[in-house]
Amino acid sequence: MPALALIDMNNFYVSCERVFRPDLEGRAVIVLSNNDGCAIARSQEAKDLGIKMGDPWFKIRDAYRRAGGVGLSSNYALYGDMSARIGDVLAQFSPDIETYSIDESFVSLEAVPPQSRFQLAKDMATTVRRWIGISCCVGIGPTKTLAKLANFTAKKRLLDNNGVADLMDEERRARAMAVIPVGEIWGIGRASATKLNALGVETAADLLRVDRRLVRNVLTVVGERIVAELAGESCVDLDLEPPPQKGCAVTRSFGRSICEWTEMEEALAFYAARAGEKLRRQNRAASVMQVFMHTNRFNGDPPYSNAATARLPEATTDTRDLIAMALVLGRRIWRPGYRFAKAGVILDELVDASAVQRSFLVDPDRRGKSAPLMAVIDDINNRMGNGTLTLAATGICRHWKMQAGMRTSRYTTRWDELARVR
DNA sequence: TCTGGGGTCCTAGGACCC
DNA sequence: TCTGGGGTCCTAGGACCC
Repeated sequence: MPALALIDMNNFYVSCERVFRPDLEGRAVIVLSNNDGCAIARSQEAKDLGIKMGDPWFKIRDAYRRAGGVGLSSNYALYGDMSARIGDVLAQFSPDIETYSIDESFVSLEAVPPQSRFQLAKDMATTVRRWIGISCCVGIGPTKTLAKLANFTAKKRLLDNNGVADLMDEERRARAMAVIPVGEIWGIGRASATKLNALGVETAADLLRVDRRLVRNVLTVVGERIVAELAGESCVDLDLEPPPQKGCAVTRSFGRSICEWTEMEEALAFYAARAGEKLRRQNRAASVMQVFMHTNRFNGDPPYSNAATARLPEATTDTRDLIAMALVLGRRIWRPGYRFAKAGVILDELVDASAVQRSFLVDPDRRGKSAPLMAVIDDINNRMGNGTLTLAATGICRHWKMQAGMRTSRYTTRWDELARVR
């Protein structure tokens, strides 16, 4: 029987911050989304104060601070780098790893003798804790869904475990599933949980007992697959090699609303340029672009929301093409008189950049010069820092940019922001 | 004043074809 | 009196994940 471990960092973003800010240990700490919008990571102390995932910062700020809580802007440079380091540690334990998200990895334990799996999982957790400074939980199960469930079991200490839970054994599995709400199962979100509850299905164990055809009726094949996985039948393979991305988006709320086309133009150009950088990093070219913009949905501003999509003459990675198209599409949906809160550039139908289907409409001479030019720009920005060389269309002042006033230093990726020892 | 961003997958329904 | 059937492709929207 196959065996998988799921390693999941505890309160990952907060834990990253605490590695470099030990003064935050023992205190309520939350990390905020872009623009300091809402809480996206919470320390245990913050959870105990009643802070919920997604709570808007401006609503909780005052009371939270009075209670001694700390709010931090998100520092993705730091979290991304810590995540890569954790990946290096895990790679020492097994070659068969799927990096599932910034703070979670699946590790195949198939080659590990059953009696050694638990100890190996413990060793992984202690090593990550000791070398990186971040604690984590490990769940072991025969399928991905059960490994996730085991991880939940470990996090909530539902069985007699401490940070590691092994659910390979069917009897232990049944005991855990009897107390785990359906909504905690991987792939069962709010909508599905509500439907299941209406059918009297409250726990994972309940779901396992439901007739599969009924599950398929209510939750489509997605639900059917989840039940199979819960029963120990593997339906979701380990992805050792991340599959190439199909789309790529740069979307962002503005630091303050945009009312002028000149500013929207700048923002769209900036987003398109960022999208281009992402594409080139993955050696992909985009065939289709969508641009959208909308007003604030919450504050009573007159609502307007629109999107425009077009196919590029030829799949491209060239920032100039992307900006030009973004502005054409943006112009099409721009309406004066509204206060825009957010916009985005979405690229679709990504293809391998070295195998682009060519078009007669594109000047071959320009095409030949595009890749070297972009490579030079990227290289300069990599060496001298992001934003060293930009296209003028992306703006200079960027008054619309997001707020991140409470961001900690990029300790591990910027020489000028290294931690200081006094 | 202030409510995130970036992905994936699935389905239903319309348009179109023969 | 009588108004087909079966297939594909595309898109928008929903649901979910972290």
